[in-house]
Amino acid sequence: MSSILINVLVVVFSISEDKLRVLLTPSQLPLAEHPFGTFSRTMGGEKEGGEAWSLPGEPVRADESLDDAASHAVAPHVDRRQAYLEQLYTYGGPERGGPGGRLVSVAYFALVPAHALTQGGPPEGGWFPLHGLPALAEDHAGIIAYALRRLRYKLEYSAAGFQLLPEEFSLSELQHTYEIILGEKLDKRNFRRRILEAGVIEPTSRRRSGEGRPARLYHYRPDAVAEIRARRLFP
Amino acid sequence: MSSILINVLVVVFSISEDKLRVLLTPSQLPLAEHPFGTFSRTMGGEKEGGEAWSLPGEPVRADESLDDAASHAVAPHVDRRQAYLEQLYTYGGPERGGPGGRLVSVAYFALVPAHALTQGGPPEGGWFPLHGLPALAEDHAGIIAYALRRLRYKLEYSAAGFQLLPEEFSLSELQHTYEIILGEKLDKRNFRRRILEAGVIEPTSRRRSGEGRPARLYHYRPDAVAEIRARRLFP
DNA sequence: CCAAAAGTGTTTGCTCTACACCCATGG
DNA sequence: CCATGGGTGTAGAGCAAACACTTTTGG
Repeated sequence: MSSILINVLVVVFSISEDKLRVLLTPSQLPLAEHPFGTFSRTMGGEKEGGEAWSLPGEPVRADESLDDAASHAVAPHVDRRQAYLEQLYTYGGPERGGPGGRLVSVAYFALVPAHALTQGGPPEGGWFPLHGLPALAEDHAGIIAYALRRLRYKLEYSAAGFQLLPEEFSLSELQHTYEIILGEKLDKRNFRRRILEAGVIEPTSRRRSGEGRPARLYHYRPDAVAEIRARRLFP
Repeated sequence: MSSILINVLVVVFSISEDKLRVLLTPSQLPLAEHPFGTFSRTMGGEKEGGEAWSLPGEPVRADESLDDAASHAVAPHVDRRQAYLEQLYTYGGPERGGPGGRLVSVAYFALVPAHALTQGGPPEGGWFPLHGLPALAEDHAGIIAYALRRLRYKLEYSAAGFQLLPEEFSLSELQHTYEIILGEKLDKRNFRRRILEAGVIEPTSRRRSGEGRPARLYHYRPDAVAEIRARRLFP
């Protein structure tokens, strides 16, 4: 009976140049570090036999929690403020992994504000726009698609978008973030009313000057209740 | 570096005697079967040093998927029709497990109709009402609480309740199921209108006679879209 | 014919949506 | 004073909630 290996994979979202992007690493790199050797080899899916890209990941060490492992997997790419992390799904089909053993991957998604990225991006790997991903290893394309669905869904009933912005932000910036992720224009007045009624952000006394009238800055209320109640099918 | 073991745990819900119930097994039993020996020993939480109960679970074998492992874990307790299974969350704190090694548990929840249970319940273990659970091993109480939250939430935006009923059922029976799980009375006319508008169940030509006027029977439409759209925070 | 459960519409209030103009600052 | 983005309210439509009586069968 061969053993089963566990790693975490993280779909790290960030916004730059008005595009929602995902962090990818070349398939070989993070795997070489693994104590069991290369266990997540590319298995078809790439267009021309070339290099496939992978989601950043990390084997789970015996003394760390899954959440910690996910944090560590993104740590090299994120600066001061901690990324928002949420467990997504665990992929464990018997076909996953390679000769080194079967692999179960606990997938997370992360939201990191652009300013918190290490300058110029990670040493290896890069930020790819969601529409324009390279060939991906194994089932990673499906994992990204699922993460995007969850992210969009999350935005519809919560105010999670601010996790992609600096600590203080204007409502226009927040709306812009939502529009990029949801891929549609939103009404300014309705957006403002609803996001404020949700009560998860509150105004600061600061304003930001730039072009035009200065914008009031807002920040997250850590004491807020996180989620707006979804439409109930029954009363 | 010690290895990490993986199992699945399943929160199996069923309704009997007008109560929502969860299947539990005595802590020792299923663990003895594990190739690595007892790795999920009771760790505090039980009231009087007595036996703690556990969620049914099963180690993940090298050749089966996580979903299959979850199916197998409930298979001894369920009859013909397959239980509805959904992956819930993966618990992987470093404190989990025991001397045999660290344990990562992929939790599922299952809905099984009362008629599909093996008569008289499983040979060992039992169906406990949610309000009246015995002392539970490890973090299992928290897992059950989370499963219940997910189940209630699911009912609010889907018609998942029929998974706890026989293949054909009346709308009154379905409403009764919802009331038991949500813990509140529902309006009969609104319930019927909404559940039918959702389009996931449809009438059959059969009726069931009993006390009073016979009820039209309904069944699930397997081709239906599964989920009603949640209230969008933004247009 | 009586008891028991099934079945059926309408009105009211609220929430969502669409929509256009004035404000404050920097250059 | 002009260009730029920030900020604000309301009317109409669609959806959800509350509510009571008639119908069908078995005993």
